[in-house]
Amino acid sequence: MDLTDVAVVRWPDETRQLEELRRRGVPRLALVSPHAPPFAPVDPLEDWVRLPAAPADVRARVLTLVGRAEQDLRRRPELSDDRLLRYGRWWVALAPADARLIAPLVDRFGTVVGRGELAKAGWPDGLPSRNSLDVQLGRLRRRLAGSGLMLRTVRSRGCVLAPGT
Amino acid sequence: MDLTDVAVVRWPDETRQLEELRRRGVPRLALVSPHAPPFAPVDPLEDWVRLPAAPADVRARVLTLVGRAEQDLRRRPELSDDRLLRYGRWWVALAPADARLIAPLVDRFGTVVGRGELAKAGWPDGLPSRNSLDVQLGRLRRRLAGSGLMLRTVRSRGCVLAPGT
DNA sequence: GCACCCGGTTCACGGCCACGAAACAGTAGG
DNA sequence: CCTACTGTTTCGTGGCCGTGAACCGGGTGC
Repeated sequence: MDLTDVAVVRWPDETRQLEELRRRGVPRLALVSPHAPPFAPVDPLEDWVRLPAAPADVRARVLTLVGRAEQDLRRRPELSDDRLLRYGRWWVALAPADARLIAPLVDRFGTVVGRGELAKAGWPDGLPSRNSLDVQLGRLRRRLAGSGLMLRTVRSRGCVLAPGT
Repeated sequence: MDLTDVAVVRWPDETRQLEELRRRGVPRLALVSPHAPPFAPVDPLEDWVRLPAAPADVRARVLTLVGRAEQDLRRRPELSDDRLLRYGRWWVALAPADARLIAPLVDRFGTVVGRGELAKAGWPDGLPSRNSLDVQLGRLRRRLAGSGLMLRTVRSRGCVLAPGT
């Protein structure tokens, strides 16, 4: 699926689906029933249109959302030397180990970074224990929860930091 | 004029006014003529609605824009000479020590300020006691409760003043 | 089919230390 | 005199991070 797809839901009929989409950060357009109360978007990746609506108008709103979503996708995380990791308007303060570990992942955002390199970045003098890298990666993953960033592993290859939930 | 006003223009009739508003960064809603082609907003502070539209719908879109504009307004806090700290609509009068302490944090809003620098700002002649800085930071934190500002610590680095609850 | 291992994930524990909260006291200003 | 401000101490807590162990799914060899 294209990452810049926009979901279209009827409202208030499909409120459940809408909430799921919000949770996942998918751009979404609500088609609001003729007699329903006005809609209240929760973020700029959400829009609405009152039915009945011309197909061209719906299309225009979808395109607007696609544009915003693509701008969002072009975003890259940034790690400052005082250990602040920013991504869009989201940010965290990282622990020293997490900061060292994530540096190469931010550096090569969206591409795979090998475990060897990660180990080297996190512990220049060698790993203190067999699985300390994995444990630390798990902790880092938890830190990124809700950021719009995802740290996924590519089995026997390494890890990749990418947009996603 | 209220800083959070939203301009409403007819489109395409009032294209000139619209461009002026864009230039000035004023949040704006376009009322699009029944037979005009769909509108294409240039930024999230711009929205449109097809005429004829229910007043409630227009109102809802204006409110959405007001909300976004207010979020924008809270771009950064300001500290005046008379020790008034403002952030959006919210404000407090700070004690002298709090004002000295927060000055560098306001100055470098959203970035980390080291403990050394904070100490220097609050007590130019040196810290009176080991953890007076921590205590004063705690007091400052309490003062910021409910402001929409958050004073967070970056362990072993310093503090950062940022939006958030 | 089965046992086994490999790569990875998760949990819980413990020591260390930076930081945070509360409480109290002295002081200055109205 | 009362109140807000600020210095000082003490104690608690929570973040950080190494460590061991259980767990799990997917291969691989037998």
